[in-house]
Amino acid sequence: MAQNTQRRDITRDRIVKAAAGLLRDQGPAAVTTRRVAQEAGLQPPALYRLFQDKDELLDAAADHVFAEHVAGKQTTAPSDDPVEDLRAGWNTQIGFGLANPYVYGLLLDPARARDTPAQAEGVRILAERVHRIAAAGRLRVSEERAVNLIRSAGIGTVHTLLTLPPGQSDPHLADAAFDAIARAILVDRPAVPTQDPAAVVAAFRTLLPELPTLSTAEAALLDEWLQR
Amino acid sequence: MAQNTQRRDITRDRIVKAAAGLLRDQGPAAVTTRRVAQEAGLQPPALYRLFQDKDELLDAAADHVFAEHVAGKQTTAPSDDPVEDLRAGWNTQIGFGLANPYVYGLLLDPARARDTPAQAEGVRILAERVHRIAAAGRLRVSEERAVNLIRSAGIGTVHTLLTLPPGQSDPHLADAAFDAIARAILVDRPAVPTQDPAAVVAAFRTLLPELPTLSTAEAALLDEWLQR
DNA sequence: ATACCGGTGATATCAGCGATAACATCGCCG
DNA sequence: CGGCGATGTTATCGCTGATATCACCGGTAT
Repeated sequence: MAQNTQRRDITRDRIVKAAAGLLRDQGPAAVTTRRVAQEAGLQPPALYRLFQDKDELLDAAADHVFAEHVAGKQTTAPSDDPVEDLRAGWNTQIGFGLANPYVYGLLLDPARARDTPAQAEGVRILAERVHRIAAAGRLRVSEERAVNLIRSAGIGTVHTLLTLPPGQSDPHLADAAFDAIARAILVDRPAVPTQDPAAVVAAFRTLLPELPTLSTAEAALLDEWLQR
Repeated sequence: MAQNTQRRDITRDRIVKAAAGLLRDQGPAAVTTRRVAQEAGLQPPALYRLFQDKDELLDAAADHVFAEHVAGKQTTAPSDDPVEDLRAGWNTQIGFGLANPYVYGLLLDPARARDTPAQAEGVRILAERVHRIAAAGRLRVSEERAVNLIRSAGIGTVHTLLTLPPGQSDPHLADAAFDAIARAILVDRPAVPTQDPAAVVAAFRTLLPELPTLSTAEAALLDEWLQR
């Protein structure tokens, strides 16, 4: 009996890995019952002994890819600065999304809103990090809202970076988004210096076209400089 | 010839409306070539005379639904407070996402990242609103970054609200997200006065030597310009 | 007026998909 | 050893998107 479940789990794992490989490399459309079965070395109907339907298989595959990523996050020990830990987690999360667009696309689909184990684990890790910040007395909003804001911002940022990367993508958008969220959920102490040079530059750049003393060519060149 | 194109557009519109209705009410899975053709009163292969493939039809359907929403946004005249206009646009956008989860799910898919006309128009409206804020001297970051941040936050917020609405959803999450973004992209007050461009130029010029992104030669040239 | 012809639509059909039923086989447990 | 549930295979279904081929209709040129 114990050997039965073991065998069952082994073939199930083989199937999931085959499906995960197809999903990661070629997208969800490539994950067909026939191809997965071929890569796993059995006939298509056998999949239905282990999974209710193809959606369950696809969820398991996406969860498998995501789980490997989540496992890597746990290893990094918490530092003495909980906010820096949060930022580190943010960056790895953004990196995962950009590196695995297909998997992220699956997790993005609202119709496919199952909370798989790895996803729940990821949320748990995030909640724990937020809790440590709250324990340090540096949280301005409820932990629940902070978690929701961070998740929303992360998903939206990854989506934006994945969507418009022909070249006009903002390489520091992820940092800017994190700073925005941090400013919103943290108490002001270590925030940004109030005298923000960026604000002055932005204001200057806005009124640039209206300056009478500059030719349009000069203004255009200047605008290009300031875009940096 | 003109009548030909007219006729073509009429049947195309009929097909798109049928597909949009199915998409809005029953989701993308219900949008099959056979059902759309039946509702539009023709045979499935006829669709391929007007659309390259089913993806193009689905895009047109989603765009049709989204276009109706965008059309409603344009009618509202701009008020005297550009930030309030931005907030109003934010709220309608969130509302659309929550009211049309299927369409939003399609627009969410990174693999389906075509920028349809209605979507481009929506971005244009947002960019215009951001520009008015910038013109009022209340923007702290570049207009491009502000637009990207707002779009990211909106998408992420809608996704979060759509994903975890069993009852633990935060009804004020959308407001909190907007406040976070507003705090991040707006100056605390209309700090830099619009009335006095000279003051802005002066402030900018003072700050010029410390800008890291400009070479000393560029800064010198710029300084010379600004001396006028 | 008539013959033509590009564009619109219908018919028939294809390959691939997810899924199920019915049959074969393997391996444990009594 | 005999039985029986679990595992896997074969055959097949209905549905999907898509294409080739033919019929027709209306404007154009002769």
